[in-house]
Amino acid sequence: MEKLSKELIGASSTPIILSILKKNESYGYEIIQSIKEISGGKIEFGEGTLYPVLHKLEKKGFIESSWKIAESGRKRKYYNISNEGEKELKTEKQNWNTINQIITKIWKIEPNLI
Amino acid sequence: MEKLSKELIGASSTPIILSILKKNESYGYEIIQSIKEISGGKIEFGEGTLYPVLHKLEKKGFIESSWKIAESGRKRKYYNISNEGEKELKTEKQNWNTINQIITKIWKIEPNLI
DNA sequence: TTTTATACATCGAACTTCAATGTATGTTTG
DNA sequence: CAAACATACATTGAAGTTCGATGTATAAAA
Repeated sequence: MEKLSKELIGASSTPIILSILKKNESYGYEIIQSIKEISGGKIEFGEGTLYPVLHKLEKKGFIESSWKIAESGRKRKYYNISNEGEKELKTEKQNWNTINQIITKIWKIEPNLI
Repeated sequence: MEKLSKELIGASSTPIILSILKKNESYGYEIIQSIKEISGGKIEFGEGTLYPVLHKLEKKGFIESSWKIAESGRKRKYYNISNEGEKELKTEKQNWNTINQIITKIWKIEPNLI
């Protein structure tokens, strides 16, 4: 199974991260593991990809961070979704469904059996 | 209805364009109209967005171009999908379906009624 | 004690979107 | 017939994005 394209990663990263944080607060390293696990290894975010996205989402006010000390004694930056973030997630879900319907429609016009 | 995000446009532009060209050969200006029409006005490519994508796809060998004179007497650059392009379209469809399943799965874990 | 896993961060190259701008020509309208 | 509009291609530059590479630090395991 080859890697998913950069474009697809870009389109899905925000809704995926916000969805994960809507369920539970989490931190960067764990989010990477979660995505890998949920996707059955098909989506793998590098740290250089995820952290800038988290910083962007925080700057936009969709998530909020706080440093905590884990039981292990290790420092972690936990992220929570904000009210703004929940609104954004709804919008992104709608947009995803919209585009999914459109391209599915296009593929129906000219069927291409996969 | 607000505009779809840049990321979603980026993720869908190649499969949409290749799908249109798989059905019929076409040219830049007409592709813009087609996408607008098929999407019910929800996706609007500007010329500054579409032309670079067409040039990129041609450079990669997924589409081929030829100048023709239309009945109107106007010059048009027609694009056709290549065999490589058809292969690429299949791959992109599979990738789209994969990511769609993954994010749908994530949304099912934490349902959010739209 | 060395390696591995965890955990954060930034840098820079390569690429992308897209509004703005430029050129050119056929068609319609006042 | 002149002006406006629609068609048709193209490039530029700003702003943003992905992501491999690299850097720092610490806990756990070998």
